[in-house]
Amino acid sequence: MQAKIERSFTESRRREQIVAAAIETIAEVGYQKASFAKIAKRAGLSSTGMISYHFAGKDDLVRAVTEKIVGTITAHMIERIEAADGRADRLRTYIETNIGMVSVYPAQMRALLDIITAARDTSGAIQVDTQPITDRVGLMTAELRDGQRTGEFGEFDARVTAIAITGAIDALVTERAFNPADDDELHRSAVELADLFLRAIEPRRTS
Amino acid sequence: MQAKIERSFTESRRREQIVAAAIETIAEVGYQKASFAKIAKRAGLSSTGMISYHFAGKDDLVRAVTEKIVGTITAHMIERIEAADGRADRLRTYIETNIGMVSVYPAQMRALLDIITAARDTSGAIQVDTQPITDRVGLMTAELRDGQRTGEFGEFDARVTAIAITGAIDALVTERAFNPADDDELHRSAVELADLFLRAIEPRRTS
Amino acid sequence: MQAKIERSFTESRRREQIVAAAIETIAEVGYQKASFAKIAKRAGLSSTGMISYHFAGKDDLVRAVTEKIVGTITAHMIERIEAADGRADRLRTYIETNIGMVSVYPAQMRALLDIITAARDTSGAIQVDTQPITDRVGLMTAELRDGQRTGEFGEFDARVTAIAITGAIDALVTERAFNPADDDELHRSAVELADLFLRAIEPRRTS
Amino acid sequence: MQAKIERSFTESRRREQIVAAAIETIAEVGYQKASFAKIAKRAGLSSTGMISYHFAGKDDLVRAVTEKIVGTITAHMIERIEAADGRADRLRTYIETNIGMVSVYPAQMRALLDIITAARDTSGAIQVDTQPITDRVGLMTAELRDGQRTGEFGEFDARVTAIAITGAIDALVTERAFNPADDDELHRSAVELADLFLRAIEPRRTS
DNA sequence: AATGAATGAGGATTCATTCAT
DNA sequence: TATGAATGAATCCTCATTCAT
Repeated sequence: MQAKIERSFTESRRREQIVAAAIETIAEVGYQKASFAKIAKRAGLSSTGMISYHFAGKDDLVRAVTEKIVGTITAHMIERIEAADGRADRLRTYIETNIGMVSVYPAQMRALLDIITAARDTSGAIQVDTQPITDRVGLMTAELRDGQRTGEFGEFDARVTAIAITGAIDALVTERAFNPADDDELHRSAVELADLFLRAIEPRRTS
Repeated sequence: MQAKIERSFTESRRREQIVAAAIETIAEVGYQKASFAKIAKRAGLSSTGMISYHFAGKDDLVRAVTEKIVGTITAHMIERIEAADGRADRLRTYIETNIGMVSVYPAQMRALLDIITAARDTSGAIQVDTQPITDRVGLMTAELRDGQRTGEFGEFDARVTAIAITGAIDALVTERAFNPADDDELHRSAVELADLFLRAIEPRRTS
Repeated sequence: MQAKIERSFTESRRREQIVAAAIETIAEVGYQKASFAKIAKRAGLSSTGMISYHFAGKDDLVRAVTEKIVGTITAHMIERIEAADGRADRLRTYIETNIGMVSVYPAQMRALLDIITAARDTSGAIQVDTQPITDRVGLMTAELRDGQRTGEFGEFDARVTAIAITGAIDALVTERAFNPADDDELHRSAVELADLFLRAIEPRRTS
Repeated sequence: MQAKIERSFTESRRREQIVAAAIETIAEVGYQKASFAKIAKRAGLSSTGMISYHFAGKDDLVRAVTEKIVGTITAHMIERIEAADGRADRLRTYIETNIGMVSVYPAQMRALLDIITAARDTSGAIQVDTQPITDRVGLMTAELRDGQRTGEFGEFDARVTAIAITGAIDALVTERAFNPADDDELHRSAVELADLFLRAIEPRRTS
């Protein structure tokens, strides 16, 4: 009985199963080519009708997929970042952890990157709830400004820097997601990237 | 008859016309939605058959489009970069000029960004001749290593840094391509970005 | 247990509830668009399965809907017509009351009109038990002939006239059902229509 | 060559062929059931894609069908009506000719009646360019008022009468379209209907 | 070189119906 | 009785490509 009650509260298993199949499909063939037919086949469904039954449309499915991935990754990242001490360490942890996600959730990261860049609706506008994406830049901008206020960071344009950092992370992740390297090599690159930006934003002594 | 011979050597005017129409169409509606029908209409062609006649397929057309854009932009950038003095100035010029392209060739840049991220072939693999794109990273890596050798740059992982720089440029360009800002504001952002990276890679004094 | 027995004789409450929801749905979105899904939602049912459980199919549901509406309207009309004195008055009452139904039962009338015109079965033949509809013509034909026999009406083709009267009523009702007018205006039109036909069928003096 | 030039001016043969197939299909199975697949099959097309190629959508096709039918019928009716003398005769000719159309163009009439009553777009609004339909009532209203002004007709509500006449015509046509009678019988009914309305609207002598 | 009609596969979506629970 | 998940056919539509002319 509990299972039945739970179904009322949580998403149905089919929904989760479809979302999981969609993630794998997008990771493999890309957003464009991830048709309902392919997703249904991977989910073990006999027809695409079932997907339409559970989701209002492709947009709705992609939204669910994005939420699922962002949720998974965010949860994973937050606890690590919270453990960091000071702005600089927080930023380093953010960069390294974010890049590290490609080791832990390769399919999710590949799918997410594809959705971010490729998923637009009929009007050409980005379709995905860009909240988690744009927020990334917004939150990092705020973070950087905080660091500037406390003197932990130097003088620079916080917004441009935030765009640069997230762009650089994505570029590195994209490269490694499609041309996988071993985890050690990936980690070294992540450390290098964090070093790079920390050097760029550290406070400068005027001689 | 000379005309006929010329056509064997150069691309026909029709091809160029179709490529130009494809660029505009991709810039406007995105790669996904840029169908032969829409491109043909914009090119003033009465049927899509003409496109198939001139190009082996959509992949072939997109390759031609990419080559055209990369060629145009590269030519524009090279002469400016050549004029720069010293590694640091070259890098600054590269960054600022690349970002400036969005002011000079907005449609081309929008189309190129869309193709890079969205264009995959039937198998889901990235379809575009990534040569010009990956080369960008390769060339910049070499450039950075040269600077390290001459002592103009400090110690850092050249490849990771090259990825970071190009990724940051693309992120900034993407943001501005779809949310246009005025040219002055764009230029200020470009200068900030160049400053950021130059600080990050300048030689350090060991105390 | 009595309840159970009663259910065998009368229609179950569920059935009535579904029929009511179907009427409202058809009135609102039309027969074509009135899917089981929409009807179920309006009936507060969680799935369309319930409808299939209670009705043999869509045709069966529509038949029940038609019977319900025709029953409701007929009951309402009969007592008024019975109260009329003489053939002419009966006809006038019939016309005015029938048109007046659109004020009293707007949803039912809209639904009925839609079903009459739009509901065909798989073979394309009109699906609805046309009995109540064709009967309308048949009954009116008989009524007119009676009036001719008694000399209350003149000479005319009773069947053609019956078709004309019912067709005119339906046309007026349709127009007002979809472009609602106030009740007074509707009543004036009904009186005009009755006047029109009574003039047409009154006995003529041969000069 | 002339044929080729003509194709630029006139509608292509395929279009006409598709419209003709659509008319037959609608006449046979009704608007609802007249899917692109059935129309394509009847038109001898191997896929529904060709229909979409020639028409912007189902609405567009139905509009073309309606125009075609209305055009055909109107042309046929106009010359007869123009030949009539006086308002009363014009009205009689209109009624008789309109009903007579069901003998001359049975499929077209059946299709047209079905479209008028059944074809609604997604919002439930009548989809067809109602111009020819509503105009019918409008034009007849004007015609009747003219007759009242000249004294050829008596006192009555012109609009209600126009609705009644068109409604009666449609009812008779519908009945005969789906339950065909021989042409003579149909003609007698048409004459009866005209008689009926002419009696109803003739000028009355106040005693 | 160019046209434009035709193709056929594939796209998402809706629907009535069935069935195990 | 009632649920709700599953089915599979059918809907319109878009697309790249082909082919005769």
